[in-house]
Amino acid sequence: MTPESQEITTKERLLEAGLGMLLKHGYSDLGIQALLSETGIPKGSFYHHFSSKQDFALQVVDRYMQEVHQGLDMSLGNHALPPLERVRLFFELSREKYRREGYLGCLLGGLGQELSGVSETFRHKIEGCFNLIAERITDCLEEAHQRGELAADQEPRQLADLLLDCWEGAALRSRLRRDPGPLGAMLDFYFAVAAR
Amino acid sequence: MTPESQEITTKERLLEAGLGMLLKHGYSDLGIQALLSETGIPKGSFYHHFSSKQDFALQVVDRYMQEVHQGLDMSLGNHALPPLERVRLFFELSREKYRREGYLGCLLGGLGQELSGVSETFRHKIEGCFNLIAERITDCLEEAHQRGELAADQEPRQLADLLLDCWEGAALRSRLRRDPGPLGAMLDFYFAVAAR
DNA sequence: AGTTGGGAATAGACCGGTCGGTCTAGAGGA
DNA sequence: TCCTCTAGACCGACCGGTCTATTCCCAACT
Repeated sequence: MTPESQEITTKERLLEAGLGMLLKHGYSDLGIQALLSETGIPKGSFYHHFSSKQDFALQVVDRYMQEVHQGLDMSLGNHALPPLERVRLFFELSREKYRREGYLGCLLGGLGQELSGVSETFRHKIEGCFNLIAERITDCLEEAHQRGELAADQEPRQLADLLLDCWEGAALRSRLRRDPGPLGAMLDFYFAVAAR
Repeated sequence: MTPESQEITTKERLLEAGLGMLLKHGYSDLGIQALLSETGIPKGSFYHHFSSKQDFALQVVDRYMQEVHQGLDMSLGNHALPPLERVRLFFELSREKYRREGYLGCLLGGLGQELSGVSETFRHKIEGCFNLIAERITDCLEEAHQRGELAADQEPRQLADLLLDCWEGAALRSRLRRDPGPLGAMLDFYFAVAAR
């Protein structure tokens, strides 16, 4: 396989399909066999590339985080916008992504809820992901604070965590209702308060 | 079994144990066998009282909702307090309950995330539960609005949904971190804004 | 250039264990 | 007697994971 080849590798196809299936089914309800039937990939290939179902799911989370970081780069990195609007843009992008996927919510929230009672590995993994996202948002809120564009008197880090937590809650409700309403309502409320 | 008997019935014991185990393990990871081992109840009894695992879980949710309604009665029904404080009291009670259970979050949020992609039955069931809770909170916010104690200009129903959604998000984060921080931060933020 | 050696990847039959659920038998009380 | 409930052996299906065989591709060697 030459590096410049456009061919999609077996491993990538598995991660790609796994992303969608984990988002819909969650971890326990996703069978390896179902994944293989959907992709037409034999079991030998799966266990060649991944040591176990858990290893696979953890790598799917990594892949999901790549997408998240791309979204963060696109929004928070847009220095033409004031910092608070950059933060909001990130969540607007996420909402648009949820729409494309049929309002199934956020993979981190889904796996976090399902597995954090049962697997310390996943609990720490997911919490680590949330931490990374919150850190990047914090940086942006920090900038807003320095420019005097932040109304609230709380620490940027706490405001970032709060925003992320509430977003996940709205994403759950959006998943239950299969509509974007809760996401928009949450964003409107938060930014109306946060903006000076 | 006489009605006035204080004896705990087999069915009640199953529902009670199921509540705790579903909260920790979720639906798919909870095995009937594990439930029976924990309670010492034979399988025949289980399937005498419940037609299936799904039927069982749905009844566990009903039982959970009984507790929620008790909490709502205790807090929202306390007319010595102004309505907004009654609403806050409900969530303070919930936070205390979560603490007792080891910060495993909310059963509705957990099952909602896990199953709403896979089972329309559960999706509608859980969304129905959230609706009921939101309605009761709405009534209380309505009263606050009429007394001019509500700062926000939004509809009480939307404020109630927002509060509930954000709470569920904070509960997920609390489950991941095994601490109450996110719950308190979310309440402080919301009520600082909502109160006039 | 042609041959070949060997690791990477594919292929799927197969495995023990566990799953939710059924069935028959018996215990207990009214 | 009769019905509710307990009791647990048993069932087929499916689970995640293993194993061996085969194919593929490219590098190394003559």
